[in-house]
Amino acid sequence: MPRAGLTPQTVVREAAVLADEVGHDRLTLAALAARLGVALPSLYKHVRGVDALHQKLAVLATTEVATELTSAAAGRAGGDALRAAASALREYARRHPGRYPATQRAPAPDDPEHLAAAERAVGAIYAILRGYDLSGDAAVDATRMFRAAVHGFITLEAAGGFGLPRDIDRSFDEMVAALDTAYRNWRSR
Amino acid sequence: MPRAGLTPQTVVREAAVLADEVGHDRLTLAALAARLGVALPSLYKHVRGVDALHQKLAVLATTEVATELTSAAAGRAGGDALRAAASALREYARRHPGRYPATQRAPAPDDPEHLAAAERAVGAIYAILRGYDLSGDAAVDATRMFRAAVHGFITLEAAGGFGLPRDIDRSFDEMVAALDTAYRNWRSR
DNA sequence: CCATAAAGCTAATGCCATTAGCTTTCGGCG
DNA sequence: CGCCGAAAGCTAATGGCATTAGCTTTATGG
Repeated sequence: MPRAGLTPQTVVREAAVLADEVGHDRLTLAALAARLGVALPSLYKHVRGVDALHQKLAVLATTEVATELTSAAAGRAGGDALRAAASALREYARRHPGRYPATQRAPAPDDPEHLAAAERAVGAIYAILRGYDLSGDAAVDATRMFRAAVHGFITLEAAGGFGLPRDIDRSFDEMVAALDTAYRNWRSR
Repeated sequence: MPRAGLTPQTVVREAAVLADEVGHDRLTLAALAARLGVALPSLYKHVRGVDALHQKLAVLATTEVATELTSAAAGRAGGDALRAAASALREYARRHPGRYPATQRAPAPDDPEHLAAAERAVGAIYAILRGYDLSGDAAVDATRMFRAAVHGFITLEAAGGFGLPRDIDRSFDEMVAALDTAYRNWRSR
């Protein structure tokens, strides 16, 4: 019988695909093993367990998000950059409904790769806000607001939390426009 | 042997207490049965299963949140009401870390109690925004933004997603102030 | 008092995660 | 060319949780 030829890399990548298909909470070692054509315990040769798998998925997703944000912001500034970054994040979440929630997991303090990815993602937003002349504590606060608003919107949308018939895309655009307004008036308040 | 004297009510209430203690995702029929001094399958006399338990918990939590929001807004208007509602929500989440996530679950279309509670909660926010002269689509969009921002902030905070040393309470206050700014300038944009 | 509905129990099944220990493949080195 | 060791993969066993079936017992109302 030939070997499956797995590596930690391929396992996590397939886990990401699976998570997108069945949902983040239904990502299970059993399902992953079945999809890889391997017995469940074999996965332990590549991953420490289900929690470690989720952790690795978090690193993967956070890295991807950081890249999306960075390239959305590239060559843009101010409101343009803000809109591009917000849309990039929401589209990533729509395209990868299983990966996106993994992004919420806080990096372990001893995982340099995860820490670096998270910092890249936050840094991309932070950089955009410097275009509004925000820095220091104000930039930190504004970054947190951006993350909260966009992440909250994505989460509520995914959970089906918006009941009314009003178009959700429009609401998102309005929210981002309101963020722009808030950032432009941040100091004078 | 005397009977435990459970009812669906007491079971859900104890589930809420347990969820707050051990976390929403660790709310388990096994743990709940142990805490109630009853064998696990006995719970099925009061609840259809673990999913139904989570659903009932969602109704309970949503009802509580609606009450908190309503009484926070009572007797206040404009920025005062906004700040009070935002704080009430965050404090509820801090006080009830296991119940709060249950609040995210979308009501089943055939559960009038859940639907009513969700509508009460959203209605309280909607009412506050009428104080900013927002109505119609604008009020819907502004309500969604409020929910997204506050919910996102709560979620990120609970997940330990804010790494930097900057004081989180301050960031929250700034965010709510920025929302106030955005709402006051909503039309002129 | 006693009959019955409901409360609670034990037993059994199935799924998932984890650990232990065995077998087999593959790549490098004599 | 063959062998040998590390790593890949397997089976078996254990334990936790959810669920269903079917039994026993407690209240309670007639």
